[in-house]
Amino acid sequence: MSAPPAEDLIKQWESEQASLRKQVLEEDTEDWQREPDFSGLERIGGVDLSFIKGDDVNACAQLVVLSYPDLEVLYEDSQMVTLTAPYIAGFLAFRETPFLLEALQRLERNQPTLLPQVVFVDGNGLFHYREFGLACHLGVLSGLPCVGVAKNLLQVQGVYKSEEHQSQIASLKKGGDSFPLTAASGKVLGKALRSSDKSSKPVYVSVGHKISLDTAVHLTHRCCRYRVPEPIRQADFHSREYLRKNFPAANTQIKE
DNA sequence: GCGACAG
DNA sequence: ATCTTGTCGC
Repeated sequence: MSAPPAEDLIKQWESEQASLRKQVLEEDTEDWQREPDFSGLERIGGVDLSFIKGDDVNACAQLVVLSYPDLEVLYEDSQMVTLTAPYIAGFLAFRETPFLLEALQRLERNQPTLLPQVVFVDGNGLFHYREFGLACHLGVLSGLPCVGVAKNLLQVQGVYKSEEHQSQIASLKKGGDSFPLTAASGKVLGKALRSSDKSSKPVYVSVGHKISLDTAVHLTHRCCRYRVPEPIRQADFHSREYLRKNFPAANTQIKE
């Protein structure tokens, strides 16, 4: 019946990414980004989507805003949404961005003074097949500075999970240590960061929008109490909590 | 055909 | 993303 991942749709998405890609700002554009201890930075956002096990259509879209540097939750918004686009590596933004944008718009409408000055996104920014991952997409469409943080390495543009890569990871000795993720072209697309002394597995940081890579990496480190930066960790926690509370038995399968 | 595949 | 408890270690 219906054709698989429509080749036409993919082409359309690629062209849309190429177009929006031109609007990404890869440098620091905010005053606080240049201050010693990010003086002037007070609010950081975190977004995420959580799903119920056997359901990849209904999800909880989450936005949280934390204070900086204390990282206390100032705002929290959970909203059930119905996804339309499928998950296809390289096109995650077409599946999630609409709902994350809506959450930011709800906040702007209801409590504009709480709008975050930078948003942490669960996924990549420029570290992407076409240098336009979810963090760039949300950044350009929202106009807000965004940082992409992926928990797993996307093998892209010549960056592989090679033994060389593994040894580089082994060379990260303490929280804050990092090494560049360099494309075949020579451009540094992101950095692998050991986010805390305790976690040996790094996170992959890349520019989303309106922030430089070095600032993004430094800020990410400042936001880590554990491996995953607090804004994303809290967004993940609250969205899962929402699903637990509103869809209890959705977890207990009944076998005959 | 085989491996890759952010969330 | 989600399936899943205990367990070894600091």
